[in-house]
Amino acid sequence: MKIATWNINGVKARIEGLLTWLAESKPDVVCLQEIKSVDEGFPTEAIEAAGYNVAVHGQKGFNGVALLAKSRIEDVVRGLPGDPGDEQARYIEGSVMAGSRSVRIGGLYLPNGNPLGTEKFPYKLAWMARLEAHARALTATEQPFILAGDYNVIPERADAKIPDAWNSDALFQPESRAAWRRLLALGLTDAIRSCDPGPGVYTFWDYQAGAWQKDNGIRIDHLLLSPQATDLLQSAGVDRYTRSWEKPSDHVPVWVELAA
DNA sequence: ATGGTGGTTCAACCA
Repeated sequence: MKIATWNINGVKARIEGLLTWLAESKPDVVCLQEIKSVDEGFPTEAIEAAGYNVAVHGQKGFNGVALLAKSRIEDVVRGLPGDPGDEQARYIEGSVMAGSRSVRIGGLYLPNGNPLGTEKFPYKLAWMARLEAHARALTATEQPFILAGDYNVIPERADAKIPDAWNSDALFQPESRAAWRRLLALGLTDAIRSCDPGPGVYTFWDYQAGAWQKDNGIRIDHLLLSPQATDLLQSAGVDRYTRSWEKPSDHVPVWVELAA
């Protein structure tokens, strides 16, 4: 069973590429971020025609997340628990069947947090604290689960081509990285890191300054697996070839393959 | 590089 995450940076601009990638990569489950669409504007019919069920948590203009799955998507929760006043559409969760077992999938678009010195950075850290609390609650269920998405966190120096260029960026602040490590300390596994520990694995290249041509990338899109999901982990990878497409997203798909 | 590019909505915001 293949589970993928992709920040597509606008579903209207990316629907053709998304359908091409679905046909080629054949994921069973996809977590999409930055759809930048309200629910009614999401291309549900085209994606259903490609063989997927759809659950959307949209927002006008910014943010927005969605789950796609070949199986039914059950018990959908929209919005990250812990702050009913948070209006930003950054989290969607649902259960899918992997063979005979149910897997809980959380798709997330973690706040960017830039620029430092504004209210955006404490919002990011507060959101990460809510994610940690929710991950702890999911762990207690002992159901296999995956938290997949654009974390907007560079975990280690090896996850950036030029790590020092990110020293003043919210994605690489000590507080952001410490919050990431607290997620790992719950017993979650960074699937890409565990399957390919070497440097040079990136998931995002800025549109600006020829970042892709220079391979000036960072690894910020992650799949964190619960202990019960890690037991099923067979492989993980990054579909970097989509970054060379015309009109690409600045992020590329990241995926794991689970047994059964 | 206090710039650079791109998406969405429609002059400004976000990344």
